Amino acid sequence: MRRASDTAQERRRQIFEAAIAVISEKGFHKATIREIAAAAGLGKGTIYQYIDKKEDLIPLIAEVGISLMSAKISEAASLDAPPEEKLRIAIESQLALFDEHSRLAEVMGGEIERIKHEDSELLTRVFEERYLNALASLVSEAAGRERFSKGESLVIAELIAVMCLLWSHSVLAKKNAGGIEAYETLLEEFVLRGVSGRRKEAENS
Amino acid sequence: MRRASDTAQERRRQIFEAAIAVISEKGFHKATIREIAAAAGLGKGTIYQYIDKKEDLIPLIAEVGISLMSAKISEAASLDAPPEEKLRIAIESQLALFDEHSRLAEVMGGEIERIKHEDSELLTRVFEERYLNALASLVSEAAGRERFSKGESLVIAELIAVMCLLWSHSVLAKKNAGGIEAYETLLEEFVLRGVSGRRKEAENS
Amino acid sequence: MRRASDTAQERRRQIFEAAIAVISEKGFHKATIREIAAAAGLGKGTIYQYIDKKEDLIPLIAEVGISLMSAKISEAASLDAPPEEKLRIAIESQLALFDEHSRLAEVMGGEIERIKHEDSELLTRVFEERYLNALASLVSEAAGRERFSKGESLVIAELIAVMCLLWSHSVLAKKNAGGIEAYETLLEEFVLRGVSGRRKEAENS
Amino acid sequence: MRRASDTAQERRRQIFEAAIAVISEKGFHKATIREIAAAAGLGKGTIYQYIDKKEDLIPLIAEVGISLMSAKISEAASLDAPPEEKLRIAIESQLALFDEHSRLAEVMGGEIERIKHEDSELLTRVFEERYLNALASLVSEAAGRERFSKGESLVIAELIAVMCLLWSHSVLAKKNAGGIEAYETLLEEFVLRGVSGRRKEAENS
DNA sequence: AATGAATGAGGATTCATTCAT
DNA sequence: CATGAATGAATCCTCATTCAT
Repeated sequence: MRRASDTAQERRRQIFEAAIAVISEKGFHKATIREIAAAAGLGKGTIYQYIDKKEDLIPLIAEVGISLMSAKISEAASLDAPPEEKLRIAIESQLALFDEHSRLAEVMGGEIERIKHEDSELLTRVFEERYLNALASLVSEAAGRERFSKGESLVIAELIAVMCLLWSHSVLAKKNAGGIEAYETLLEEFVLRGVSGRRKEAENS
Repeated sequence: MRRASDTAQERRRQIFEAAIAVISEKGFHKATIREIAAAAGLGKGTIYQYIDKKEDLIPLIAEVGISLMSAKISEAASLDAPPEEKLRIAIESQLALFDEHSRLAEVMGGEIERIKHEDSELLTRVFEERYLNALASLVSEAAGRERFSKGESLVIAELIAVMCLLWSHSVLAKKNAGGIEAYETLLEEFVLRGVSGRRKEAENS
Repeated sequence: MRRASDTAQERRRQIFEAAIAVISEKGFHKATIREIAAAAGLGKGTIYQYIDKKEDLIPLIAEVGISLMSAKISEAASLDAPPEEKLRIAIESQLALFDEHSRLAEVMGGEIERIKHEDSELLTRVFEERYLNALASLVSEAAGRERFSKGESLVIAELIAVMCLLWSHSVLAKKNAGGIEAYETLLEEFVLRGVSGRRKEAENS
Repeated sequence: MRRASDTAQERRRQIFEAAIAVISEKGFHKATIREIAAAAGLGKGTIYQYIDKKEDLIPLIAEVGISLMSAKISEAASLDAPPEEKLRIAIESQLALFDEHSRLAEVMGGEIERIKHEDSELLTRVFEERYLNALASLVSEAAGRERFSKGESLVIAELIAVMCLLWSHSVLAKKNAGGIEAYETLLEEFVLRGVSGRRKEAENS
């Protein structure tokens, strides 16, 4: 026998999954509530027991997305391995995540920043606090403590995220890279060199 | 007295500018034809003398966008400078372009891939042929001819494009980088190291 | 321990009170069953143990309203006083009733006639039989038996009712009269003169 | 050849007429935009070229209604006749108006005060300034200048309006009065006695 | 008896697109 | 060519009502 909260949680999960499925397919605006409801196995009106407005789906998705993404980073960070290896694993796990939940990735990289909603700023902050910060730490460690300022690490973390997300978006990346493993290798090398290589000034000396 | 074609060209330019202005502000779906027409100083119906459907604005914008972007790359490629310097300048000019036409950048990076239209595949091909190829050549040269396969160069070119576009999208990038010059420096170093740095295996030897 | 009928009666009263409270505030259509249920301290579904359709609230309210209104008239009629005084007191008590149950008044004067329901005709008949007739008798007596036909008395009774109800409806009446006592005095004089004054023909003689 | 403004005016009139027809029949909330549009011989969307929200129909109707009603009062006021006769004619013409435009009357007396909209207060003020004031003057004159204060006249004017409107609302009034002429006679006598009859105090002397 | 989750009919509103002027 | 009034398909959202617990 389930408690009510179980059922409610269950419903939220259904809606979340249906939402990313439909939205990733057609984009936020072309995805209709009716479709999302149907995809969740629910009646049109039932959705509105769990959200107030269609827009509310965005934070719902974003929160779960950020959670999944941060979890992978934290996992990598907690490994007992050299910094560069941790960063490599972090990238690997992000790509794997986006490959597995490719639809989530599309929505995260696509609509979320673009749909204005009340929680836009909150989500940006959460994204920075829960995800970027963790990834920036890995970057910082891999680079050697002194190399990047805090801000720089955060920017690089965001660059890494964007490059990982590209895999889900881009037809061309898929075509030109020739497979996710190849893409992964390329990306890891690119990032690790970019992060840990000696500074240009140093090279010139 | 203007020839008809002048006027028509004029109109197209007006519409293009109005379209990116309004679409970057509100997103493709929330931007109404009425608003775009008004922004172009035209009546609502007049737009339809130049496009058949609202969707047609996407290729219209994309073509101009790709032109502007490729032009900068070609310019950089034609310079008489060392390969790494050319690549650096290419990145610099992309960023400058996106900073100047930030609205165009938002539309290019945002809606264009997401709005399905008849010309989607055509645009993808044009993007690769006219833009990515040119940038990939610069990457290839800067890396040393043997390092990357053609596909790898193309992927890296796309990564670079995405990282340049991030500047227009991201509130966090703007906040954390501390200004476009700083972002530019960071990005250039990151890319140049990623591209031209010695391979890891080599480093270990 | 209460008997079931006590509880049922209790529930009906709760619903009645909640209904007039909410309906007078927002109008019949904007008043939702959920709100009325909440105001009655009941769950949304529970209401439907006592009514079949939202519309059924109208006769429920109307019956209670007519009862309250008629009771006051009967009270006045049973007084041992001159006819004109009885009529004056009837008016006074109607106004007092509407002032006390201003929400009931608003609903009675407002929605009840406008919402079509199965019992519309029944209610009209009940209103005439239980309320208008009693008030018409007072009018008749106050006017002198011969002056008005039965129909005329009924019409005048309805006019009186409408004038009493105006107090609850009208912002302007409240503003211009300057208080319920003043309104009462004005109304009583107006009605008594209208009812008992000599006929125009008589005046001209 | 019509000017554009002619057509727009025409459309407004069509919409106004359709709106009172449908709204008087089914009430504001049950009247759908589709029905009103159809009744106006227009497509559903066309209505929204002339109003912003369904609610806007209320002030549209109210303004026309108040105009029609005030016009009749002004007409009566401008006659060369004794004050009591002017008031009698005013009542007569109101009743005739409401009988002719019975649907307008139903809407004026029914929905207008009840539907809250942005212009509620404005309309109340306009109603007082353009209609009640004029009618109150007639009342004042008929009563003899000294009898009623300004506020009292206004209240009586409102009572008169309500009594005239009753004719359109009430099944019972129609049934019991036996025809509009009879209702008119009854109402006129009632009002004139109420207004011009000697005060009670005077009677007692 | 009481409840509230589930439902879908129903309605307001928007907006791309057409077309007569 | 330019225009904007007219249109109705499309969609979000509300809410009365049902029903399993």
